[in-house]
Amino acid sequence: MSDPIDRILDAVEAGESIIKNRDVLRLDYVPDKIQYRDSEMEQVTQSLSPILRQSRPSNLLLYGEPGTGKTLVIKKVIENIKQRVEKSNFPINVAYSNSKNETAVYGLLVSLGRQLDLNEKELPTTGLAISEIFKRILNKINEQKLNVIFVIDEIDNLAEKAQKTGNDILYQLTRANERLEQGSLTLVGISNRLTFRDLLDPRVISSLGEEEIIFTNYNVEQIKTILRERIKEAFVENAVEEPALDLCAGKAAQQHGDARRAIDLLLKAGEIADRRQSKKVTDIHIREAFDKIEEKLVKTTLEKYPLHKKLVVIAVMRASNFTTGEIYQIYKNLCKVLGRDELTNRRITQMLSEIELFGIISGRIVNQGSHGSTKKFELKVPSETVKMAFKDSKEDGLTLQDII
DNA sequence: CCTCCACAGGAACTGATGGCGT
DNA sequence: ACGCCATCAGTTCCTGTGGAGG
Repeated sequence: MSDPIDRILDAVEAGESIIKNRDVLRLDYVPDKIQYRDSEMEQVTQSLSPILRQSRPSNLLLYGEPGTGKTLVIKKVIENIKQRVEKSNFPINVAYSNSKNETAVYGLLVSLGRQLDLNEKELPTTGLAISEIFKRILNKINEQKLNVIFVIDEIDNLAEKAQKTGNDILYQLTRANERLEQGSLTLVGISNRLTFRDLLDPRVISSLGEEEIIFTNYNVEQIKTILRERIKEAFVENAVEEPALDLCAGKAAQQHGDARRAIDLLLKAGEIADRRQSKKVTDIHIREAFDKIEEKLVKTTLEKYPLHKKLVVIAVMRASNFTTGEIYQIYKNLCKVLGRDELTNRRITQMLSEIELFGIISGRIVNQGSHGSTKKFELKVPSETVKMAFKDSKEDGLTLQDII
């Protein structure tokens, strides 16, 4: 057994951890009071409260950038409502789903349905028409007289997918109540983008946007307050130094005031401090944690890429600041070396922009006059990270070891 | 001023996959 | 057994674009 592991185990055993309550720093933790969101809490409660009288609440649309407490507020309000309702014993069902976690409209509906206790048989993960899935969900609501709240996070994502496939699922959802004889369905949409309305059918906007609530970004001071609150619960006293707090809040403010990230960063930094057997979390730990999170994210993303996408990354790594055409040539060579069929230019262009979107490479459009206009790409992460990620990758028996 | 290059990137299509209902 | 329906990676075809060189 290696030394550091021993040390960690010893430290934990001796109760030396400076983190006394880890759960408080988890992403799904709902605090008793959500800082700076009193009026939002009130508005959401107001919109959803009709359900207490067993009538249908307004559909709801929440806007705000990531980490502004949208999900927390919804969860909290629903928690409150559920507590009220418990005694009166009529059922409220809440199903939460994040559009980004589902690759397609189908999956999202199934995930919502599952939370209404529809099992594998009643709601198979594939094979049915979307309208059929929808019908089954409505039947369930109708038969059991459920009062259902669907919370759809990142609903802009869903709207995009639906639009691409010409599906009117959002319209169906907002109008579902007209098809229900008993029970009710309320839709709560959460979107990160204000511009999301443009994607929607006007009929959907009118019913989904019955109530709209906008969550403003937190500023550095507010994030600090939020962090302090959590620190009080999560850490032993005086465990987090002031400069560390400043840096943590600062990093989050760079991400448009994303409190969620700040909290996660704090947790990781705390773990690092623990591992170092430090009694305090310092700004050095924060910085280290920040780099770790970034690197891990990049690495897992790269590992999950399919073979050809990996090859494209390798091509960019080999040819920094080269044009699309040149990268394509290198990519084709790589394919030849590995004995694989190459994909078309168009597909590679597509992949390049997908990889760029994630920030692993960056491209800028350059005009070379009579030599045309193209895009030049460069790697934005250390090439070591890429090599580490691809070192052990196996694509049906093929290793990338030799070409990196 | 016009041309023309080397792509960017949208849109529509294809073919494989996979599991359903009948 | 068969058709249906949705998804997904990839292809085909396309129009658009900015400026160096004529």
